[in-house]
Amino acid sequence: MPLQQLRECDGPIETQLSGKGEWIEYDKLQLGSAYTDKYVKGTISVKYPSCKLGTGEKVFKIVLEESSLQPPTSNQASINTFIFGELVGDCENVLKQGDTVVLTNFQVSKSPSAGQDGRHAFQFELSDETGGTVFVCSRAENNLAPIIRRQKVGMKDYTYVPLNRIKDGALVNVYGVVKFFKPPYRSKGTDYCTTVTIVDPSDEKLHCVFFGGNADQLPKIYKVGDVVRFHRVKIQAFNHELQAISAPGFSALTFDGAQNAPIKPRTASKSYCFKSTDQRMVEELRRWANANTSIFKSGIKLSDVKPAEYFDLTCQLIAKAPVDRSAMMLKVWDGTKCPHVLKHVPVDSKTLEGDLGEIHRLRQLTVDVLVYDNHTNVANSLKLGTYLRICNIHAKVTTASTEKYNESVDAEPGMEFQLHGGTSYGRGIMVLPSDSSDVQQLKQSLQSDFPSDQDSMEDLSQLDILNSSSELSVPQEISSTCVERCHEEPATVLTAHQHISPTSLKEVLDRTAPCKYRTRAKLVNYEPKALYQSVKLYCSKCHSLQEIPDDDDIDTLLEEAFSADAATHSQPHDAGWYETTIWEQGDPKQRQIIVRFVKSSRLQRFPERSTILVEGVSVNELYHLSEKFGSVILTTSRTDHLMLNDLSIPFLIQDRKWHYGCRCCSDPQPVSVLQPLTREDSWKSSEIAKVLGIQQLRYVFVMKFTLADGSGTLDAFLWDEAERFFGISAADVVISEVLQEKLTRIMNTLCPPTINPEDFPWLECCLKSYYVGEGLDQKTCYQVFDTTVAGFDGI
DNA sequence: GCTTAGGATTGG
Repeated sequence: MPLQQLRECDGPIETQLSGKGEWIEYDKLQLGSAYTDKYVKGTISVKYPSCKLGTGEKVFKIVLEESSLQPPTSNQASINTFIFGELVGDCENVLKQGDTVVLTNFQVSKSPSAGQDGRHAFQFELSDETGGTVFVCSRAENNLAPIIRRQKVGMKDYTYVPLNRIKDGALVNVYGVVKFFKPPYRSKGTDYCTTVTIVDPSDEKLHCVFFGGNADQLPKIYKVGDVVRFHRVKIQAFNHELQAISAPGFSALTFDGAQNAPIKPRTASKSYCFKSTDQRMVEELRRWANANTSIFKSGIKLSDVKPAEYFDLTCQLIAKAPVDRSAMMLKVWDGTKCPHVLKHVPVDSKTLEGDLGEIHRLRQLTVDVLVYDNHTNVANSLKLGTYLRICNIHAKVTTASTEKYNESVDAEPGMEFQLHGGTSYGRGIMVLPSDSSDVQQLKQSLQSDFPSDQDSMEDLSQLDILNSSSELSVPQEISSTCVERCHEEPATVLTAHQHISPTSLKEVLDRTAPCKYRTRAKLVNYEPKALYQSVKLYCSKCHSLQEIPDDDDIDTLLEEAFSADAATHSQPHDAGWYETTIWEQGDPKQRQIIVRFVKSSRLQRFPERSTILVEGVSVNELYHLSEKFGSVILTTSRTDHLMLNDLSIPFLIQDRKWHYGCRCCSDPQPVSVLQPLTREDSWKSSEIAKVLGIQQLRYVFVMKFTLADGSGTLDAFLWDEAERFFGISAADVVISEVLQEKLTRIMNTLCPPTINPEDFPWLECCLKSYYVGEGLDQKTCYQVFDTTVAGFDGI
């Protein structure tokens, strides 16, 4: 109970604290004493923003004045108080200036800042690890005697009944480990329903039936072994057994059952109470369940499915189609290959939902799951690309004699995946959020089959070395399938090598790298689909590639930087080469923006072209400032020198372009090194970066094209010549909606969002092949070069 | 308006 709120209705503080020990005044404190049987009181006079220590632990500082109930008895009436760890989260939101607090189980140490701040020679330190507790009552309102006002309801203590002590008719709170569950499904009444069986170390189990107006209100259980906490379940007898049903006010928390997973509750409740005792309970249940192997089912991948078994599959949805009135086909994959002969489910291509390029590309790895009856409704509402857990799939053996779908009789018995109707055995389809641990694992498995952009970059960084020596190949005979369709106007054209005859993709695939070819193919798929993800930041020194930081992330980093600054910085002052101004920013938190105007002869004539150094700004303010001022450099004064921030934040915004530095290859210098530049007329970003010791990151396009020409399919990267290919600068497209639209139009032309391959235009492309990796891991990659889109000039 | 489901031996 690390943070507790005292209530008006419960009487005076002193009475409420009986049993917490004896009150001790600030001037009676001694170093080295154990304060487990004493409490101190105080009114919060100053509250600082919380910040993180180097260890990642949070710390929160407040200053306490000896409570107004007792007049100060010495000049040491003001004392610094530091709250550490988990307790910070609770306290920083609830505690306010003026609140009266009582601390128990605190530690007393020497205050290193007593000489400067004139406060008490000692300070309080509290952590819930050592049992530190903060009792809070809010500010007295115009009363000499403090009124202890109730601030927030729901801070009461919950008791949890072990499952072997549950009695018929009781309304209880319970903890348990999931032994069996049905994914929430629509009941025949008005509600969604789920049934859950939980067990606990008392070796008893409890069957639970829960109803909720929507599936979200039901416990977010993803698998057997999850730890759950249920509040307000009613116990009743059914079939000579006790069962729990959801009572009014029912709420559930669910935790991943893995012992090393973060203890992060999944819940629909907007507010819930979770204390260190809860933390310990979850840890204990995890330990117990993990030692008790009978609780866990091991996850099964497609590669280890055995004929005739029933299993739960964690997968991604690639395509779907209705089969008949009672069945739907879901095409899914989990990154592994099922070794059995699978019956192909024929569907009408008109009603098939899915990207044909993707379906084709993944054809070796996807499986068709037939879902029946009640599951077709759920299947219908699923979005493509969603991560799913399909529970209790039947790997049904189809014998050789089954001449289904008029297929020729196959000597080898095959398999068909079916999800039978009903909810028996927990049958059902669950959508898993992409941040769940199982989806994180799944994504890794999916990516290992198809390299992520990060992997591609490792490939790409070797490009120049690998293929510089190869000459264009001798033209190969082009496949007839291609020749027949080559009369249309291509959507891309070559910028050189037009005299070379095209090679079929099959030929390209068959020949050894490195080599260069002219090809004619269709773009059946490309990645990333979200075009803003196709621009990345590239370091030409270490060849690393990274995403452009998100505005929200930058905002958080700026806020953290500001909090850290606020705790330490001294009064800003002018320097010879800049003038300092402080802007007070009111909402939502009191904040100071420090702006340093760099002096130059141009300052007076062109304020909009001048350079400013800023600190304490938000992302929004940065956008505004960068529209007014030519160059905005982000600084921090946490140390004695004015420095740049962490390089996850742009170091410079110039002409609306955000410039980033490489965290590995930069050696940031104090900002004062810019002083000599004030003599120069204009400040180029490259010059600023060089002087500041920053290895600048370059905006680049990185895309993967899946090309097909009827003879074969291959993936080719488009990157270092991508700007020429599109006729668009990667740095400009980030800040220009017009260019973003142009890029979208180009991609929609090259790879139309339709499923009819006849509508796809032909692309004339130069391709280079090259090797990546070593030994057995060596593979061939392809890159587009000397090619540009046709007919998009001036759009 | 106050039910619904109540783990379960499992087709197409």
